[in-house]
Formats: sequence, structure tokens, C-alpha cells
Amino acid sequence: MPRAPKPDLNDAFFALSDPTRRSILEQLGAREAGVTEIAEPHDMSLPAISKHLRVLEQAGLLTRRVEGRQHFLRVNPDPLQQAKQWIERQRVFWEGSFDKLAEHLERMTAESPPSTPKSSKSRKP
Amino acid sequence: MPRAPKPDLNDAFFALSDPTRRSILEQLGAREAGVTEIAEPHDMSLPAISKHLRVLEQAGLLTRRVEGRQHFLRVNPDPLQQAKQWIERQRVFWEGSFDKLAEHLERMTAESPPSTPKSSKSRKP
DNA sequence: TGCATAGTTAACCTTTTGGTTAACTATTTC
DNA sequence: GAAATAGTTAACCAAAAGGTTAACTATGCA
Repeated sequence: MPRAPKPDLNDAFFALSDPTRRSILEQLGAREAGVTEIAEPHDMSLPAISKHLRVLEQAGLLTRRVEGRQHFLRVNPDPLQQAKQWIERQRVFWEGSFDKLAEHLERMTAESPPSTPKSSKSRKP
Repeated sequence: MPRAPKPDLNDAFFALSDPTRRSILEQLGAREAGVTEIAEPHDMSLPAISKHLRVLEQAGLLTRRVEGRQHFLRVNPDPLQQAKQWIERQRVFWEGSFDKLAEHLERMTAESPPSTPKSSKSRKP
């Protein structure tokens, strides 16, 4: 039986529950951007965006690199991975039965070390 | 580029952002339970649980079956699937490059129809 | 030096959240 | 019919969320 909700999951899921914050993550994708650039498409004051960024940062979803007067934000996928895995883990129970669980665990352990890519097309450039 | 945040995702992620609500989902797993039973392990009044259940229900994460004076709640995995897919979709961009995307899409389309179980050991009992 | 740019912090406001207790509705059981 | 059981609704409360504007810090640039 799954128990003991990890404290970080609260922050991660909470951060994701706001459409502006999800939009910021979508907007960033893999690249880096400054606060003003991030704020631009959102119909909202700069301090409001600043708050959202802090929420995302404290949830570990963004990392900040300060260079001069500019703050560059970048997505950190780790907490999202955890969030996804919580969902996966639950799904195993919903989909029911324990052979499905075994199947799932096999797939997880096969997937989890990214050092063994299925296809060697290319790795993270 | 991913855009247009689905409105349901707000509710789903928000529902998941509370540890009590996640705990309820974990506790339920695949089975059905009444409100009092659900409330029992949580150090909280019944109305408080009732509210949490309503949040989960309105997010589509629980379905309610009323039988006499008892309300039976059961997990509905669909919105979680959407939430997971949002994360997946984002991850594709963080992990970067587009061959990863292709790989991902292949795996998704291969996984999505649950009507083709890999092992016929047993089905949902 | 002085001004523009990038961003945060402070103070404030309204709405929502998450909890409480008390009262209510509906069903079952004696 | 009365009492127990299952659960919701109502009214309330404190704290947090999400936004605002104004003031501030710090850097870049003429």
C-alpha cells in the first residue's frame, strides 16, 4: 500500500495547479529566459510573475542563474519526474491487479537508468 | 510548441496538491469505499473529508455511487492520465530534441489502447 | 554623474482554502 | 415511531493565494 506522501510533491503539484505557472513552464521549454521576457505574454504585472517564478523555483521546477541585473530561469525536470512517477504508481493500482504492477515495475527498472537508451539514434545533445 | 492549458488540468493538479487528497487516492487504490471509512485514518472531521472528496470529485478524480445512505467513492484515473500526459509532453521538450519526441510519440501510441494487454495472465478481477 | 533597465520587496486587498462545530437530511434498525 | 448511522450543508474562522501599486536595489550605459 503506498503511503507517506513526499513533501516535495505538495509543492510540485501545487505549482502545477496554476495555469500561469504551467504556461511559464510550457513557454520556457528547454531554453533559458529572463523575467521580463517570461512576463511578456502574460497579462499580469511583473511582481505577479516574480511571485509565480518564486513558487516554481521553491518547488524546484525552475533554477535561477543571476548574471548582472538579469535573472535567467531554466526548467528543472526532476520534480516533474517525481510527480509523474506518483501518478504512474497510482495508475498501477487503479488499472488493478498485481501482475500489472509487476509488469510496470519491470518497465520502470528497464527505463529508469537513462544510460541504457533503447535506440541509439542520439543522446541528449 | 505546447499551448492552451486545458481547464481540467487546473482542477486535477490542484486536487493533487493537497497531501490529504493524494493520501485518499492512495488509500482507495482500485477499490470502493464509503465516506466514513475513507475518513477514518485521517485526523480530521468528517465535513473536512467531505470537502476534500468534493474537490476530488469535481476534478473528476473520484466518482460517487450512492446506495441508500452510503456514498461509495471510486477513483477515476482519466484526469490523472491527462495530468501525466501533460508532464510527459513537457518532459519531451526539456529532454530536448525532437528525435526524443518521435520516440516518445511512438511509445505513446503503442501504449494508449489498453485493449491490447501484453500478458494475458489475468484481467481486472 | 545621472538616467534607464531588470528585477525584487513591501504593503495592501480580495478571494479561496482548509479546517472547525452545529444543525440538518436521509436511511436503516430496533 | 424512536434512535442510531451515514453523510451533507451552513456558518464561521484563520491563513494562504494571487493580484495590485509604490518604493526600493542593483546593474548598465550615456
